[in-house]
Amino acid sequence: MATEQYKKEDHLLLAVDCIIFGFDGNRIKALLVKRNLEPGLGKWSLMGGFVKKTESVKDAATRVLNLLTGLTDVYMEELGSFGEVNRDPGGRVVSIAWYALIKINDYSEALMKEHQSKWFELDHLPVLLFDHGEMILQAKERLREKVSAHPAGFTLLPSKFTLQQLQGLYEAIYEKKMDKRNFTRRVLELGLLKKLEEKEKGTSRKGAYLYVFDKNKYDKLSKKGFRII
Amino acid sequence: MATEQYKKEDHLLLAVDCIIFGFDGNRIKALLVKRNLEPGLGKWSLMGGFVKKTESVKDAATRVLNLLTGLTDVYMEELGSFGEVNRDPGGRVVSIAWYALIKINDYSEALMKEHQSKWFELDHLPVLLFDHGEMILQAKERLREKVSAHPAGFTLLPSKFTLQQLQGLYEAIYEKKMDKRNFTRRVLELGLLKKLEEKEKGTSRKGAYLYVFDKNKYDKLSKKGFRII
DNA sequence: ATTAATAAGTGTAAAAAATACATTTATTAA
DNA sequence: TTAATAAATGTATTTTTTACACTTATTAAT
Repeated sequence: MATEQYKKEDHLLLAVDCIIFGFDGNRIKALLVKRNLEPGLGKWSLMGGFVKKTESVKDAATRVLNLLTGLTDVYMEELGSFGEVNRDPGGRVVSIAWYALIKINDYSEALMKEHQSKWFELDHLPVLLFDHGEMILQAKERLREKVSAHPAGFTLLPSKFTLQQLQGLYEAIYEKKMDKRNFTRRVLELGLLKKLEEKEKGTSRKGAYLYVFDKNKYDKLSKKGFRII
Repeated sequence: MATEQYKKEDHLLLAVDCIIFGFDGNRIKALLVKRNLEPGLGKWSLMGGFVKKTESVKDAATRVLNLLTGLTDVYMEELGSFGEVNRDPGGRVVSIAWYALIKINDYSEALMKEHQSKWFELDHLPVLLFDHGEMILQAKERLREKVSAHPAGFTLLPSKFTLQQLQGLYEAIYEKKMDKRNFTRRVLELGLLKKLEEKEKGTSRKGAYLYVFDKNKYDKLSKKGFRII
């Protein structure tokens, strides 16, 4: 099947690793699993897997994410390759890291038991397998860049959310407090949100209006580019 | 050598492809070569090669770039992976694309003859091998994002350059005319440039002062981040 | 020596965007 | 009816960005 000239070239293992981010209303968290094979059996690690010959790299990442979370249609982007020769003591494995943004409640307690997985705050990460710590650091940085100009962050929130939840998310990602009036004005002026009649009554007597993200308006806006933060 | 569990996994070919950008004083160009193996023998393509077991992915990209240009210490960054199953009819090859920024005069006529290579303007690209056209498009977009906040673009210019050459570079990357006064003010206010006594006399009787990029000042600035354009 | 030609170099006013900041409002539990 | 609590809202100030045109230095031609 392969061209003659290709046969003499080195073949190696290609893996994907998924940095899965969630938002608990207060902090950004990453979902980690206890590794179930050697080397590094039992260590906390990112969810990963090998790319098969019959699937694209993206499909492999999607498959690995689905295997852990059961989720499909998840926001996911490539972070980049990690290709040091000795990064994996088990063999020559190049890994392509992907980051995914999921709604934290979509990942149930049951799944956490089943996979020996756990959400960790980004500044309380355990010792991690191989170069997975570096992957998470880079993904965190990439997430910041991403949400500054793209509405990716919305996928970390429930589909209906209050303005204060949205602000809380940006504050968590940028690790700094923002001014409520300025934030509200800016985000509403973008015209990406649709205000609902409905109110969220969990956190106050008055209740805060719920909003949804309006993908239509985003698609129009995104052509000429814009800045969220 | 490899762990037992890894052995049953699919092994595949991993390649690197280099998008090499240059600036001729007027337009951004990409350096392409005539492919010297099947499949696609004789087609215009990016310079590429397979990642060996004994080298990191980054080292492979560096090696491939050096093989074509003879250059070392070149500004190079990973663009991302291209991993569709059938992207290369010769076999299952995942490619990691890198973009490099070089001074166009560092690449001699002699090398162009030797490698059957040629500089192409980005809007006059020939038909390209596999997904290399898409790689170049993505790299062009990435270059824009990059130079808006990082001084990477300077590596496309000679080490001494005039303000109008620098402006010309940004105009080429963004494909739009900019105001000379505003551009000059902004770029000088950043404090990244050192003005020399020397003048460039090629393009005017008066002559334009030459500047050099001051890496020291950049390193200080880069911690808190800044915006060039 | 004077003039003509050419690109280099420079400043200011207006508009837009970002920031700093505090009070009123709606609701419910006591 | 009152107290408590978070939600909602506007304005003045500062900073940044944009728009815009004339003077200067130099040399080649006369």
